[in-house]
Amino acid sequence: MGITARKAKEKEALTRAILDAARELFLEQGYDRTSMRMIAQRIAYSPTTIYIYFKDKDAIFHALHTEAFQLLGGRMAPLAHVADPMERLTAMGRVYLEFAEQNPGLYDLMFIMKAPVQSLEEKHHLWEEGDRVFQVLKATVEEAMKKKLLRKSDVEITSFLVWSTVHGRAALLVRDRCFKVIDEAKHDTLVADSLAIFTNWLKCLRP
Amino acid sequence: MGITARKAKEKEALTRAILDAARELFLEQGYDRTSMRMIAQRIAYSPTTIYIYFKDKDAIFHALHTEAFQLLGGRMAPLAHVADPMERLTAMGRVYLEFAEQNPGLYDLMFIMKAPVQSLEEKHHLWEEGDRVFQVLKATVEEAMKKKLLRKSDVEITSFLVWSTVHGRAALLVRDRCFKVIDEAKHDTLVADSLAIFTNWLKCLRP
DNA sequence: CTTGACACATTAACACCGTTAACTACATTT
DNA sequence: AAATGTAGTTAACGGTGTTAATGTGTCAAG
Repeated sequence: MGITARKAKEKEALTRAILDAARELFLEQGYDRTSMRMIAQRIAYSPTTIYIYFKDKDAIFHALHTEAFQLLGGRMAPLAHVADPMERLTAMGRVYLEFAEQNPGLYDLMFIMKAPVQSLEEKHHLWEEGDRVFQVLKATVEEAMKKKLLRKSDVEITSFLVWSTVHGRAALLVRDRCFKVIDEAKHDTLVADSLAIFTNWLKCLRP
Repeated sequence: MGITARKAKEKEALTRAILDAARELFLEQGYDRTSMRMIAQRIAYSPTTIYIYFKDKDAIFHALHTEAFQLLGGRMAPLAHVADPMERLTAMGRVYLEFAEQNPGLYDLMFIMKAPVQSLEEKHHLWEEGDRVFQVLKATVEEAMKKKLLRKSDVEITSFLVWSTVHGRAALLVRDRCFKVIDEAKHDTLVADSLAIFTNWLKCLRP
């Protein structure tokens, strides 16, 4: 048993090493500009070895995608204890924006990066993870509406608009492309104001 | 003179053909998944011919990028005649969201797609185009603040937040990745509500 | 009219990419 | 000891962006 256990551990370790190397490269260079050979070189294995552990490059992407969503989910979980749904919404916005700021590469990978998704099952699976987070948001919005803390409206659409508001901030901050538009020194102010305006906006949606 | 003129015309025509073919392919398949050989095949020329007209694949991307910004700029221009700055802001939001909805591929190319930008000059030039649109937004916000129609605050940051709000909607709508989260039938409602909530949000920013 | 120069387009090639097939070494089981 | 299975390798295929070398035809000068 000891030997097979050790082997299993080694296998798992290599899987981890591949994922870590791939994540670093994806976040540095982007999905398309990282090659399997680069990943292989970083872990000092032959490129084809990776195919023993992952079906293809896409499978690596999806594994990282899943891990990233679990990380975000973990940050969101404690907020379930916040009793007031409006406070909870605010807190979710804060956690979301903080996550994007602290993990810009991961945020990019989760919500912006385009990876080729061929099979419909994979596609469905990809939504599932984001969907779980979205369900929590929807539930909170619904609760707030029921308690008359939020103007009554279509729950799904309202939730989507809440999400899109924070996503707008996050997406522009995460990509350099758009950051040169404002002074770099204002970065901290911007992040703070972002959240302040978000919470203020939520208040505007009250009945 | 007539001959050289004809030649110049032919040269320009081929440049156009390359750009058109490239745009179609970029929007269909994305930047990385379109090859120079594909573009060449579509215009029935040898792949290397393209290099006579454009330095490399990146140069094509930037040319399209510029054209797209000119298109958006053209849609924005008429709004200069709207006297009330708040009304103008609302109109700009509407035009922006409409542009994104009508030209999702172009929007992607302009604000989301990641193309490798190596030289710093190219990078700077890339900002410049977006910057020009952003300057107009900033001027409008500033005017609104001066006329006490908008709460006094940092102009740049406020402008950025206005932009990020509409970008959030646009970015999520443009990419399928996030659209499965709400019912497809609600699409039209969503677009309408998007704009409504945006204008409503602007009102919240009044003094 | 011929010759040289020039512009445009092409073919051939290089180094890289994702991925597969075939193969080697080694451990385990029979 | 032979057979089976596992983990990793090398070699190869068809594709990529890009460059160098090579036509090919059109013009100006001798």
